[in-house]
Amino acid sequence: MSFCDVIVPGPWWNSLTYELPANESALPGSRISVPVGRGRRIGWIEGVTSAPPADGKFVLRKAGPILDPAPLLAPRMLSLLQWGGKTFLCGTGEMIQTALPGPFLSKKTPVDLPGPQERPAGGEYREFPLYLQNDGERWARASAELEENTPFLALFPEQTSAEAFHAFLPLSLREKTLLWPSTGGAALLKAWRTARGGEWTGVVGGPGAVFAPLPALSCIFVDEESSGGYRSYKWPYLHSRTLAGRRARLEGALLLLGGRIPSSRLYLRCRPKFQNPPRRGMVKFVDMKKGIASESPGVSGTLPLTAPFLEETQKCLEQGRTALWLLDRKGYAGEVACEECGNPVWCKACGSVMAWEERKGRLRCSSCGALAPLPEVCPICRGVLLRGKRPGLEALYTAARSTAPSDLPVLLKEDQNIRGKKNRRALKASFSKGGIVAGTRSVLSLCDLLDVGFAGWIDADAEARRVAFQAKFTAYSMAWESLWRGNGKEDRVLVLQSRRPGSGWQKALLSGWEVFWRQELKERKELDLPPFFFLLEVKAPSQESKESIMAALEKGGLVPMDPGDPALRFWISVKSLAGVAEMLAPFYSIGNSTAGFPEISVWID
DNA sequence: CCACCAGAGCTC
DNA sequence: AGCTCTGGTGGC
Repeated sequence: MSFCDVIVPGPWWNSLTYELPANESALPGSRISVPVGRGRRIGWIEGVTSAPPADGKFVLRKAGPILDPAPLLAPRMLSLLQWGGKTFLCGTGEMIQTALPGPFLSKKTPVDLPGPQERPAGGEYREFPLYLQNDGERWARASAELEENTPFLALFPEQTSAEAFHAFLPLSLREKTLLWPSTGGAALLKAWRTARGGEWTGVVGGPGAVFAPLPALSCIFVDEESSGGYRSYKWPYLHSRTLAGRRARLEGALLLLGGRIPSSRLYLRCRPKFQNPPRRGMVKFVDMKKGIASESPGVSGTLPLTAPFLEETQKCLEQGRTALWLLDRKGYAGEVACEECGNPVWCKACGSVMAWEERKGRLRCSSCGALAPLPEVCPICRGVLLRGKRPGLEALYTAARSTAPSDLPVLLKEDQNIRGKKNRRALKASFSKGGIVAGTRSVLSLCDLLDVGFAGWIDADAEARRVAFQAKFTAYSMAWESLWRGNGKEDRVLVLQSRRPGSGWQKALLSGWEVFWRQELKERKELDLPPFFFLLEVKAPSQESKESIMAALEKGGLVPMDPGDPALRFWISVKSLAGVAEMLAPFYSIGNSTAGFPEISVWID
């Protein structure tokens, strides 16, 4: 008699063991119908054993039947998902749910795909850093490597960059390369089938394409490797860049890690060297307190637009190029901010900026809706709070309009990207003689489309003000991106307005990211932060659960940090994930379902 | 008298 | 997380 371990998709970590009917020959990666509780579910065979489980705490039931003629999950893909389940502390079941097309999880109809498709792993794992701030140069190098090493997988943090890279490939290669769909549904199903059928030489796509079932891989290219876009924004919190790295190891493939700037982990590991510091005059720091009060009708308060900021904008417009005015909405939409440190008031529940409701005389969180009274003093520095002094993007529009000659366009973009080919073409046409685009960081993607001669950050501190440990890196990499992203002319001027111009992380903009990382890594090492430690953010399902998890971790010798503020959350930094996974495992058994499962976010770098 | 529903309970 | 069983409700 034989038995099989079956992964039943869900938030628990353990697989379930069943007796295998005599007539079924089970292969790992096959879908199988299994009884769970009162009903039946679709499970995935993880392994087959001949010895029954020893402890006998449960009564074995009979599995079957197997749903498809051949396993849907190839062995190396299964190991990737198992590894992901351990690394991101979400379990293999959650990994399967994110990696595979929906219909495979919910529909029992047999999927008729040919048998073992996975070719033997190619060669030996190698990794190669490709850090060039000139996008065109970097892509040319990457595409040459991909052409030599097929089949390949090329990953990008956003779908638009993936599309652009796909279009960038030489025609002969592009025709054999699949652009992985960002949507689910029929498109994904078709992409999945054809990719697994070996119909493509390569796949190009956004973060989700890391799960493209190519039968073998010779090369994986991860562009903008340090981008936060590789991290999923909702549970389970995966990181596609990290998964891609693991996949390259499992496949014995060449791993190309590229971008304008490396992540902390990669910098620590490879110390990549390619970079040219900006030429003199490309970066200018300006004190925003010297801003000209550009009064906007109907808005109280002022926008701090300094003379150098406006002068550089004018120069750029005179050259017939486009100027980007960047500001972090979080620093401006929040209408209560501290005069001394510049911090807006943060929501205690979710960490977003609170907005002032004048008529009700209270604060409301812009993202979760929580209400709070106005604090007497700034909760961060105890300075004087100011109310309603921060005009938003609308005031910026008025200022931009009065700066640009009336025949040039001014565009105010809020968070959404410019989507669709038609819209992009129209935008490109209307900015053919230059103009001003004002908006949040999302407008940086316009560097790929327009000839951007000037990028100005109205409040460069806004990003670095966040409490998150990555705040400085985010601020630095965004400024770095606004300096280099796009046409490759390398003659853009960057102006950073801030309260302490040219200090701290800003200084490293003059020399490059090596200087930034040297300083930043020193600080992170002292604080046991990534990339030296893994930082876990745990969200418990209830107060009781939070207390017992924290107790279990303390018993294991770890020191959870509980800021108390977002009520059910706490943090913990660990040297290894294996140890903490063992301590947490009891909270993730299927029997714990009524208590609920904690959701963990793992910060690797 | 039974269709329809929200809520409880269970999971190798 | 699903899945099914339960028991209350209400329509005719």
